[in-house]
Amino acid sequence: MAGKRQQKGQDTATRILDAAERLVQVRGFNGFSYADVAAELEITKASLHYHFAGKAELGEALIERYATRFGEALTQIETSPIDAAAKLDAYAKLYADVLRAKRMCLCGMLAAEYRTLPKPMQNAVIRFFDENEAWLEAVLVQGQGEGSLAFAGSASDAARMIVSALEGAMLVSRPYADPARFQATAERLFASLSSSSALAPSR
Amino acid sequence: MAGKRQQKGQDTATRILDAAERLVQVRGFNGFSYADVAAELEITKASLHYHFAGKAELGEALIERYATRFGEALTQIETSPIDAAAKLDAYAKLYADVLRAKRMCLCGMLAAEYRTLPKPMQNAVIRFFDENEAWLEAVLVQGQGEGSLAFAGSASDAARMIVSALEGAMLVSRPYADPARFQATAERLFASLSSSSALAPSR
DNA sequence: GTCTATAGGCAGATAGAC
DNA sequence: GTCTATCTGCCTATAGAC
Repeated sequence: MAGKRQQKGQDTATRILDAAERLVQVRGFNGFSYADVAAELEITKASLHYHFAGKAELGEALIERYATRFGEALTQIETSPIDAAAKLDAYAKLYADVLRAKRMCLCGMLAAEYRTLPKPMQNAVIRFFDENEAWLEAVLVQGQGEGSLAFAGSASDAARMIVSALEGAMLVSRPYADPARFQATAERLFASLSSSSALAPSR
Repeated sequence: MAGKRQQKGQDTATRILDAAERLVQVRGFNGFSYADVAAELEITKASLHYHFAGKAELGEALIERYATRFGEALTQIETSPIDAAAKLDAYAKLYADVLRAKRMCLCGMLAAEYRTLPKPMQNAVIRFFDENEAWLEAVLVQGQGEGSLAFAGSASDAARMIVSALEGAMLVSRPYADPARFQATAERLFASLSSSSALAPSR
């Protein structure tokens, strides 16, 4: 499957994934068709079936790649020589970047359509959120230890709160096509977790 | 259209709206069809077109009714003899009730599918969020005045944060089919706004 | 108001040539 | 790997009888 480089520097399978990913993030899994992807790549629908047996298999591959990339970004943040509060900021920036491309988080979109998805896709969506929460929990524990973060309750609950709030901020901000809307919510969220917020109410 | 009461105590248009509303909240606007509604009501697809010209018109009617009902619930809360903090709890309970029925907020679902919706539906979704935020802003201002709530920044920003966090908590909780997940997030959210949480600092 | 019948199009998918 | 051709089924929607 990974032969010589092509004109656009990507093999067909990758180009399919790129187009389908964008379509799902903008229109949803039930809002796009093989015909949409085929038109964008200027190949036929039949060719798509050579690379991905069906829409369900394409969907699985989409989540898997998305989760892998996201996980790599998290590892990069995790190994950076910055404090936990800065890591949270970097985490929020991952979301902001998606929103700036006028897209919804892939798995946030699929969470909305969850009940219409094939089982393997459902399981993959759950895994994505579990991994995010586990990573955040570790960062929160680190921040509590080093004193850069302060929060009540369990780190696990706080991690879930962060994922929920950021996914929700993306969801609601998108109709307004206003990235600043997301930004304001993210900053307010982290301000309530920053240890410095326990000193002064302003920022 | 509003003739005598029928066996189930509702006219056909209402029964259509009820079935379609549930379908959209569970499967999304692009995840259901006239055939689904017709099957549930045991009438034909053609009959649906007598009551609602097309899917777009049905969708508009769905949001309008949903927003009206939600607005009435907000008015009820607003006129209750309780403090602002309690009003926020009552507001969160509206969301929790939807989630307990294994549904997503209608407009939260439509926000995900926003880019695939006809213009009139898009405008109606925006109006729903605007009305929610305006109501919340008033409650927050009241709470700040009476001392039951404390928060940094503008009441408007805080209101947006609340809507985002609750919508996101619904979105992420639904795949886990775990209402407690939503509850924990809502409680943590309001804890950060309660004046009692301002132990030492904050104004 | 509800029905039967049907139009016209698009969905996901497959067979087989090249 | 990509194509043409085709299948089957579902989609929204309409015409017209009752």
